[in-house]
Amino acid sequence: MGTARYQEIAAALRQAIHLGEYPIGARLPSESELAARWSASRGTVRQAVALLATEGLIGSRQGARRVVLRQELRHSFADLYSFAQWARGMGAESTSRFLRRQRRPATGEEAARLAVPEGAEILHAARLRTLDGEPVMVERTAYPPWLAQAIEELPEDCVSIMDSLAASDGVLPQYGDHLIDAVAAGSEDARLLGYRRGGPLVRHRNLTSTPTGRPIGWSDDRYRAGSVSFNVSNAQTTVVPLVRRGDRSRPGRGLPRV
Amino acid sequence: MGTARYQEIAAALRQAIHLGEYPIGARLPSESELAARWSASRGTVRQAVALLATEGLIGSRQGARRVVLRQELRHSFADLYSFAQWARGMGAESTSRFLRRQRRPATGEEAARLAVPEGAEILHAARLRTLDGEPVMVERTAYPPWLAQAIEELPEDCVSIMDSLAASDGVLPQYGDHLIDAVAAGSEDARLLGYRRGGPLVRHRNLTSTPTGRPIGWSDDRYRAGSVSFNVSNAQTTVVPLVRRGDRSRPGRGLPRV
DNA sequence: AAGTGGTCTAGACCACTCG
DNA sequence: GAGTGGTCTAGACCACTTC
Repeated sequence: MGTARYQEIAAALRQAIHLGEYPIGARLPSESELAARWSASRGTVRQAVALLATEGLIGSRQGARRVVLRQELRHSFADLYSFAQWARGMGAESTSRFLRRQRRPATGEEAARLAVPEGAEILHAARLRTLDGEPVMVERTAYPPWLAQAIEELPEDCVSIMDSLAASDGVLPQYGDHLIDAVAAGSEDARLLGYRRGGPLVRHRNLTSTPTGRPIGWSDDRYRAGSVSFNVSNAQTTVVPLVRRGDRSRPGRGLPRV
Repeated sequence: MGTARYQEIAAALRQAIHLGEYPIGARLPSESELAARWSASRGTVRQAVALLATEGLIGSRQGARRVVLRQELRHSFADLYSFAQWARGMGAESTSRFLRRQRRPATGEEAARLAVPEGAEILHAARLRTLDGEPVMVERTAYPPWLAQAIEELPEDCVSIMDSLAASDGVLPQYGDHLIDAVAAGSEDARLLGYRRGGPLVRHRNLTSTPTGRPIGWSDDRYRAGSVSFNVSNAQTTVVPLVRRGDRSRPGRGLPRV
């Protein structure tokens, strides 16, 4: 399977920005120039630059050339699926150990997140995870009934549950929904992480789903403060004008039911 | 500035999903069916559904119809530009008070973020912000020299600096780059927030830029734990700009690579 | 085998920026 | 006024899912 044309163009632009060929604040070539240079249509070029825009590397406004906003590359968001992959990406050694695996009725929140009836028997697992020998994260995950047995059969030191599920069960994580905040370390957190009780932890709650939208797991990951940070870029698509102007309605178009 | 066709379609689909017409797990109509229903081309329909995909509402795989992943609407990340706007969106009353406004040389990090020479005179401001009368956030911001005077002239209880800059100086925030983690409350944080010293705070560091990519401010916002959480969705095929980074260099040296 | 989304083309008109 | 991005159309072929 070959790489799509727009992805090639995006990769080349990304690289050029990263190497400083287009420094921060510089303007990119116009769409038509890129199209000519790559022998591609304007639509394909637009797919490429849209990719860079969602990565926060470039910004655009109607009528002006695109500008470079950042020049550093960022790891793919796919790393968020897996602590183990993230560790590998940093070149660190990671380990993992199950602390508990218990079947019990789903709480209201777990049932809602996993799309199972309230009280259905889910599998609750807790793991301690280390980076280069240091304990940095406690993970507590609720798995839906259809995955319980597969999780129970994993070895105690399984490094990547997601990789194992993908390899042996064909379960692929494709979608993620993330909630990030801070909490005080509880007594178990503190004991496991060798941390001060009541001290700050980064909490990352995450619902992972398959390509068909079926929930795989709802987890609560807690990191020692300082060991991790989350990064998000955004652009305001519609710039609020200083002087509002009247809308021009578009006559003659119905509003079909969707 | 009329609404684009694809945005109308996206809004209708969003609404239908929110109202449960397409529950979680349901499959959307095909692109060709939507195109026929809306008398639009397939390309326009694809723009609409791409919008919903980046919002995390729907997912897609080649060969299969799109599926609904979530049904709750979510505030846009544009709210991240402004504490005041975020408060309004929640229906809460917010106030703000300047604690300090001082000109001083930029530190290395401030200079790098604001794209000014190291040691250039920036304006450093601290504010305490409340929600429905409760102090919930301490904000410390570095503003570039070209904005220093405008900030100094603002009243002490100015609720939204971003709104003021937009109205009186034509400075519009369009791009944001956000770093989210947790820290322990320092003595000033604790005193201002009426909080336990050393207790967990959500830290939101944020670089805001104009449409031309010019930095407006680099701020460090600290919230009481429990008062705020950050929410992001992603799909593996679509690159979304959220990245988890490790901070592997413990002792204080150098700038964080971004 | 039919249906569907992913990719790509080659046009078109408009709104906006910039010199 | 020329250049540029935003939006839209009407085709096309392919890879993949579904039945």
